[in-house]
Amino acid sequence: MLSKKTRYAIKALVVMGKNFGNEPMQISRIAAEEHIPKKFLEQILLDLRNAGLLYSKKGAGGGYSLIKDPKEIVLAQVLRITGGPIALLPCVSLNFYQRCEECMNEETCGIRDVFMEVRNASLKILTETSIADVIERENTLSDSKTVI
Amino acid sequence: MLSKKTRYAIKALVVMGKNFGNEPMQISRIAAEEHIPKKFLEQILLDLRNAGLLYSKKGAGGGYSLIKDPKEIVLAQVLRITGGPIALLPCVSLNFYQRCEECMNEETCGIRDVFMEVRNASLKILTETSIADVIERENTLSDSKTVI
DNA sequence: TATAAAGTATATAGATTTAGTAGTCTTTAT
DNA sequence: ATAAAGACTACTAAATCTATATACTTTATA
Repeated sequence: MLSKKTRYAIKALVVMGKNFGNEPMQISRIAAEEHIPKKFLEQILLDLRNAGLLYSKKGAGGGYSLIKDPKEIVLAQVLRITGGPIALLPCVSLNFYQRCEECMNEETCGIRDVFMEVRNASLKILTETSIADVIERENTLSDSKTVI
Repeated sequence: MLSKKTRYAIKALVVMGKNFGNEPMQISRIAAEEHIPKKFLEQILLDLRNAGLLYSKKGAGGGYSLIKDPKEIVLAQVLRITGGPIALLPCVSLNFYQRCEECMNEETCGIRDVFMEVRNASLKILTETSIADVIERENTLSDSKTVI
């Protein structure tokens, strides 16, 4: 399961994605709109900023905005920044690899082999889906709900 | 990430799968072979037994064995029994569904839509892969390592 | 039939992680 | 000068996970 941190991060990026091109958004506004604890969101946005995803402006009239086009920000990257694991086993993770202590031979481990496949399948979707795609899906879903 | 509980469960089932058709195996033997804390494994095997995957025999000469053919036991089922989540979001889980508190409209949520896709991809592999398949993969990997 | 081997069941402790809060500092517009 | 806003660090509370402990039941067999 993704942590709340990761979920909040994606939510915030989607909101800022919708706002792309306009004035920066204040943390408090995002927090209120998305029902995210403000202080928690503060930390998360800081991480996203330090990872190069966000531009921030201090002082009165300041706030956050995307530094890149929403099309360029891919979910896999967000998960990695916020520490949300993509792989289901540490021995299969590309960015957070760790050997399984109990495992005798990693190279011939059948379990590992299966979960590498699972990781590849998930990763494919997550690297192909951008914040812009998420917004587009939202629009498509809303439209299909509103029957004309 | 899968919990150790889930990992140990799969490992134990694979060992018992290799032993399928023979005498039941003692917990202590499985624990020793797979480097799993015995008392912890005890609880796990009990869960697998109560879920109908294992046959157990008490008393001297007792132990555990698979109640079904290893081909019939699929990884998705094991994850579910041991509480290992397949979905990355609770609102997308088939067996452990929970509404996302911060979410305003689940039906039009683009994030949810993406992670449903991820779940479907993972689930497909995990319902198509049995304990027997894991064992077979192990053999294939071992063979390809041993160059003749 | 006593004993040891083995599973059953529940409780609990310890460690780790997650989620959230608090407080102080820095920058900037007005 | 002041207020608005982000930056940074520290801390706490709760939840979860991993593991251990203890007591009980069943069964083979000497």
